[in-house]
Amino acid sequence: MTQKSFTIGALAKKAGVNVETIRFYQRRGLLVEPVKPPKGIRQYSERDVQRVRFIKQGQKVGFSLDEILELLGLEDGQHCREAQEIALRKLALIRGRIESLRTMETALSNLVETCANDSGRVSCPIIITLMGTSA
Amino acid sequence: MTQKSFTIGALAKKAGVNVETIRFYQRRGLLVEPVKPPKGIRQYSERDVQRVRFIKQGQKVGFSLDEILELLGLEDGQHCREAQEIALRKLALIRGRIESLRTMETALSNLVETCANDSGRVSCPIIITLMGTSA
DNA sequence: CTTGCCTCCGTATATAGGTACGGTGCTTAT
DNA sequence: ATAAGCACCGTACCTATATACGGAGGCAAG
Ligand SMILES: [Zn+2]
Ligand SMILES: [Zn+2]
Ligand SMILES: [Zn+2]
Ligand SMILES: [Zn+2]
Repeated sequence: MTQKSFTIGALAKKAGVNVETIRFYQRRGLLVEPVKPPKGIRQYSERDVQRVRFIKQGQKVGFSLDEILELLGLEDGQHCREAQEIALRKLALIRGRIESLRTMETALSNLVETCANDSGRVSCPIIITLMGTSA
Repeated sequence: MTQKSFTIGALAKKAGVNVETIRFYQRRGLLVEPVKPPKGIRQYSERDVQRVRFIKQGQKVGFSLDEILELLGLEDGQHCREAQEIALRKLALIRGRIESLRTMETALSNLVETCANDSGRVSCPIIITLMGTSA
């Protein structure tokens, strides 16, 4: 088998992250720090590259590092139910965030619209609205 | 005029925030720290309550404290164009966030769906997908 | 007169996800 | 042989928005 091994710098480059990020992931338990041979340098493998990619992929779909840590525990792929649970939990959270952002969007675009339409006013409605005592 | 003045604790209570939050806003320049009379206690007024409410209102529609600081500079309500600019900038940002969350939502719900439908598989597609080298 | 609440002040801690720095020491290229 | 460039290590710093802590001092009620 191609047991290619390389240094932390090469791992970082292959995975497209900063060296410090690798070390940070190790501290967070997302990556295992390879044993350091006496008087030597730690060696990394393609497994590690894959693992970093897993982490980055996970972040892209909205998982936090803690959640990714959970998912990494299911790495053998034999725990469909658990993986699905985590994903569904996250999906709910993301949908919640979208909801709340949409509320903001509506409120804000109403403000902008009022401001734009009411050009005969004395004071800017955006400011006035924010000033309003209605909590 | 009703020049009611009160202490920081009362201000915090009226505005519905923590005392520490008031002090934090002062450090951030969002609230002016009243002059402390020698041997006395700082006094706050309804203006301060209103200002804290302004801040909280602003946060609700998605402004950051820095942006709220900008808006507070327009407090006289005579700078419609500037206020609108800030609001539109923010609106764009919020819409961007919604977009990116929606991308996540799609990706994640595809993962969940694949996982749920493909019940004859050996390994969980969620894990497999995250494992995939496709960055 | 003591207890307890309040202000005031500086500083530390928290989350999330890293990035940066300073110093030591090895290995490789010139 | 020396200098560049990594590896290693611990620690500090960053954004954003607060919250918490510790201690000094004042004022009012019991
Ligand atoms: Zn299982
Ligand atoms: Zn306006
Ligand atoms: Zn103006
Ligand atoms: Zn599955």
